[in-house]
Amino acid sequence: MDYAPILNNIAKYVTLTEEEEIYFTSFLHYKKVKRKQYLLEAGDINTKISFVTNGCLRSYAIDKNGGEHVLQFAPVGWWIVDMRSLLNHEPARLNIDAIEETELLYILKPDLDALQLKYPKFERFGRMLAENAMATYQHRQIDNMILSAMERYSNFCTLYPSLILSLPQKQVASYIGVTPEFLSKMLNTVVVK
Amino acid sequence: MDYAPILNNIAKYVTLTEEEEIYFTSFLHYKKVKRKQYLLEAGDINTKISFVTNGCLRSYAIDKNGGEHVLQFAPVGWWIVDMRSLLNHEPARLNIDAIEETELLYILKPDLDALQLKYPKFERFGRMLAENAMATYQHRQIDNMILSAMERYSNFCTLYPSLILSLPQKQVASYIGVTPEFLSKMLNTVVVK
DNA sequence: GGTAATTGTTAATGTAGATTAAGGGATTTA
DNA sequence: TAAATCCCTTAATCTACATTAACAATTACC
Repeated sequence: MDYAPILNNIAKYVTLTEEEEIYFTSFLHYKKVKRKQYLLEAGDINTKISFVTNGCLRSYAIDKNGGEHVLQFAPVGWWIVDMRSLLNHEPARLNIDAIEETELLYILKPDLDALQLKYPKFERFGRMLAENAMATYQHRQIDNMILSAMERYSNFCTLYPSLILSLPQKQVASYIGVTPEFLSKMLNTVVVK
Repeated sequence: MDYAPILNNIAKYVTLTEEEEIYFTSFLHYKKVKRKQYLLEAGDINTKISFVTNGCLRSYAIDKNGGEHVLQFAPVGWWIVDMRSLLNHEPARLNIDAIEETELLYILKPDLDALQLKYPKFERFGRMLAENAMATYQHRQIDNMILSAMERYSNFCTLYPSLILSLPQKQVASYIGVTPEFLSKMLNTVVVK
C-alpha cells in the first residue's frame, strides 16, 4: 500500500515522527469504489473520514423533488465527510458516491479519536484541517450570497481546474446551483460585439 | 472581569486545570462596542477571534450594489471570526458590527497559537470548535440548496430563538437570503381556509 | 422632546433562472 | 455491436423572488 499521498497531505500541516506515521497508517483502510457506487447514503451514519488517492468522489443532497445538489467534489488529495453525522452520530443528509472508479483511504472515527488522544500532533492536524474547511465553507456561503451564476462558474474553474475538463457539465451546474439547461445557455450565449 | 461565560463554553469540550485557566484568561482582552460600531471592516486583516458575553454581533458581506448579506449572528455565548482572513492574513470579505451595544472577549491569533503549542488541550478545543463550525456551514449550505425561503425561515427560528423576537425583520430576511419586502409578504400572506 | 432615521407593509412591474419538451450525439453496458 | 442510457443544446413558457416606490408606524438620538 502506498501511503505517500496521505502522509504528504498531513506533512503540509505537521511533521510526524516515524513512530507516529506507523501508528497512523496502521489505522488506515483501503477501498476501491466503482463509478456510481455509494460510499455513504443519506440516512446512514457517517463513521469514517475518507481521503481520495485516485479518481473522484462527490457529496450531494437530494431535494423533495428528487433533484441532486452537489456540495463538494473530492478529486485526488481531498478529504470528504458528512461532518455533522460523524460528530453527532446523526443520520447523514449527504450522499457520497464515485464519479469514476475511485481509490481511497479512510480512518474510522473511534480510531481517529484514539490517535488524537495519544498524539496531540493529530489534534493539531485535525484542527488545521477543520479550520481550513470552515474557512472554505464560510467563503462559499459568501460567494452564493453575493455572486452571479457566471461568477460562481468562474470560481469553480479556479477551484477545480482538473475537473472542469473531465466532469459532465450537469455536475458543474449542480455544484454552482443552476440547472444544466441554464448553464448551457449561459456558456453558449457569448457576448458578441 | 467575569470569565465564567467563556470558561463554561470551553468546559463543554475540555476540562481545564486552574493553571490552564489562568494562563488562558491572561490572554483575553475585553471590549465594548456600541450599536453599529465595527469590530472588523472588509479589507482589513482579521487578527482576533471574539466571544460575545453580552449583546449581539453580526457578520455580513456587501454585494456590488451595496446590499448587505448576513452570514452569521453572534448572540451571547457565540464565537465570531472571518476564518480565511485569520488563517491566511488576507483582507477580510466580512464586516463584523454590533446590532446593539455589545460586550465581548477576544484573543489575538499569535496568543492563541502560543497557547495551543503550550497546552494541547487548546488544540483539542480549537479542533472541536472548528469541526462544529464546519458541520454547521456544511448543513447551512445544504439548506440553501434544497429548502424554500419559508423553510429557511423556520430553521432560523429554531437556530436563533432568542433573536427572532428582538431582531428587525430585515436582518432576518438578509440572513435567510430574501428581501425584507418578500419576507413581509411571505409572513403576512397567511394560508386561509 | 422633538426631529431624523429606521422599520414594516402593500402593490406594480421586472428578471434571473426553472421547467418542460424534444432531438441528436456520444458513451456505457449487455 | 446494438440497445440503452446519458449528455448537451435550443426554445417556449413559467415562477419565485427582486426592484421600485410610496406611506404609516416606530424607534433612536441630538
